Amino acid sequence: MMQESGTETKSNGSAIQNGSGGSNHLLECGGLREGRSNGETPAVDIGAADLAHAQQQQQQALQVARQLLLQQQQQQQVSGLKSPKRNDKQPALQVPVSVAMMTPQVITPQQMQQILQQQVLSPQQLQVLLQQQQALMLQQVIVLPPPPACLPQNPGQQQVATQQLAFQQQLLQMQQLQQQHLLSLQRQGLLTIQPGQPALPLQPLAQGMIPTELQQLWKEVTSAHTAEETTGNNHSSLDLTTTCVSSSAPSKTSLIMNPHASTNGQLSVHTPKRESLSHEEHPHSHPLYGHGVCKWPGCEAVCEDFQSFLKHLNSEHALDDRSTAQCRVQMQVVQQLELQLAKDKERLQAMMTHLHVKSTEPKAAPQPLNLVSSVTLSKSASEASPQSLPHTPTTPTAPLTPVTQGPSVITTTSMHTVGPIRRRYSDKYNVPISSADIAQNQEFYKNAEVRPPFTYASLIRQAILESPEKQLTLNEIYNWFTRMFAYFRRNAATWKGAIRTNLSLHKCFIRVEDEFGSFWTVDDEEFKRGRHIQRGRPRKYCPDENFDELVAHNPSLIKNMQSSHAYCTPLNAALQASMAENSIPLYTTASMGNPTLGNLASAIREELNGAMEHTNSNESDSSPGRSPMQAVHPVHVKEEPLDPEEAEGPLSLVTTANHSPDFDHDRDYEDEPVNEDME
DNA sequence: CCTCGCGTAAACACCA
DNA sequence: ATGGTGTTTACGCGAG
Repeated sequence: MMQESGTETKSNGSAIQNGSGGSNHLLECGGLREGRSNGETPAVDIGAADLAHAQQQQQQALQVARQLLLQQQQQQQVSGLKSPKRNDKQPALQVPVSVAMMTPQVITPQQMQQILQQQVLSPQQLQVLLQQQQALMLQQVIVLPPPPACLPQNPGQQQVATQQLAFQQQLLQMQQLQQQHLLSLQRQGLLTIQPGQPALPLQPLAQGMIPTELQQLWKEVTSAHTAEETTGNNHSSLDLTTTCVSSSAPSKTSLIMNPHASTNGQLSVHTPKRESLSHEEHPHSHPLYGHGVCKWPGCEAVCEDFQSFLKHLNSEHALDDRSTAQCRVQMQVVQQLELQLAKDKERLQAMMTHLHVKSTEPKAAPQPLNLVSSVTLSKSASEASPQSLPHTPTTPTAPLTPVTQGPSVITTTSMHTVGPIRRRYSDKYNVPISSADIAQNQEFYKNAEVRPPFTYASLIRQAILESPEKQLTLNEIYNWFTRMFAYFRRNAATWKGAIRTNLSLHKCFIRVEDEFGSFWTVDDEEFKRGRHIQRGRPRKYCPDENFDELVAHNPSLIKNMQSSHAYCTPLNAALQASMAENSIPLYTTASMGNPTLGNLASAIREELNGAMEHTNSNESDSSPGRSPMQAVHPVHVKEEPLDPEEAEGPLSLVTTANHSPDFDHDRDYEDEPVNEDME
């Protein structure tokens, strides 16, 4: 019964979380490869499994390497350095756009070799490059069809084994080369690591660095020249490889890192993408120039204007040993920051995971929608419609992640305590919750008995808008509530009554009747206004009084049609806007989805005509068959005093203006020009 | 302190 | 008579 409706097929529930937008691209790009290497080699030879495992690690190393190189390129670029043969335009990459955005630049083998030949590589760089090469070879091996290892007589196995042997030999060579390099560096006193230490030596090296140490390091590195030559085993597939594997978090985080997160201008982390954009859009902005000061690490030279800055940049920070060394240091600094960020991200993730596991229903484990910190979550990633979700501090809309008595969800946007504490949107206007809001928390609220931090009106609206035809009966609204929120599976009388109250009270909810009964639609524009139905004079409810007499003396209690044109038009527009807002392409217009709604305008016009004939009619609109159109589509629109902006046109004659004086006390009627108060 | 929005409860009417 | 639906009001609470 509760699960009857099949309209809930939101797919963005968990796809968004964790910023795993790249996972799809991983499928597109490297998924084939990985699927073959991982998924379809069950219990095969250990070598292949190890390769696959090693591949993951190498991919990470690859990423670090790429970032290092990107940083260097970037620094070179902004420093006026020019790689001898560096292409201004990167070769066209056949990668998904989003991936390309995450990895705006890809190091070509030529570039790699150039960088290597520049002899300014740090041991870390060399190491990661070597690892990159290794990873490349791993990729090549893994790309090969997985050998059915359990078959001893497989003719292809021998070939694969030979290749693996050759590969391992190459690996060995590279490791030796790497170690030689590290040893040479050690001899120069630039590196203090154990020869066999596999991890990047950067971390212990760069940890706790202070500016003075950096300065010292600059001095040291400028005198350190190591003539390392790579074997030059370039591979044409490098571009693709490096691009395809780059979808993990560190890259993303580093790319989105706040450029202003610098300490006294010494550190500046820029995403290549952003930078290129800023360069294109703001020709006079420069990452190394700000507030009239050169931001080259350790420089801080005052430059009057941008031109002088450029001169200064070209003269003082030209391509020389000092500059390149400073680039190196800068890279190390950046990498250290990235490591730190990765650590903190990991810690954050663990914290959130831990807190989330405590949800009432472990199976649900609804990932905290926006758990991905605002730092890492790209706003562009399938963000909700902008109009529906102004993520302003004043409107704690979104995840509105409730933290309650039991289960809890945390977002970076807000950490609220909902539970008994009510949360609401802006008092000024309703901020509609987008489908993404609920959808992202859908699993959570479905299983956790947490009161959703949305108002009833918002939820009702959402329910209606989610429905295929943008209309729901009351019972369907009930069902939506119970289906979507575990919280509303209890105390039905309470919240059902609240729903009914809200439906009646809010202007935005329009009851429409047809021959089969009545259903509710929503006027989204009206919803955003957040107004309530304005009743007649404030009436003290006295059960002892004769209600009928009250009705007789309070015509506002009597529903009638009004403001048809002014009302139905925005209604349809609002419905369409709502649908566009909710990205529901299946139902382009309300009239298409719902013939009744499509006829709403004409029906109301007819109704208006009828009403004009009975200007003073005080009969209830519930009386059927007042007009032929009404008989077909008896549309009941809640009465509302005309607002000035809505009262344009001849429709105002529906309401006659003579209301009782005590309306003046009601703020809602200050601007209301008319309100019918007959007899 | 006041106002306002919201949730809740309740009374009541209407209808099937 | 009963239950569902719809309307209206009162009141408390929290936020601004």
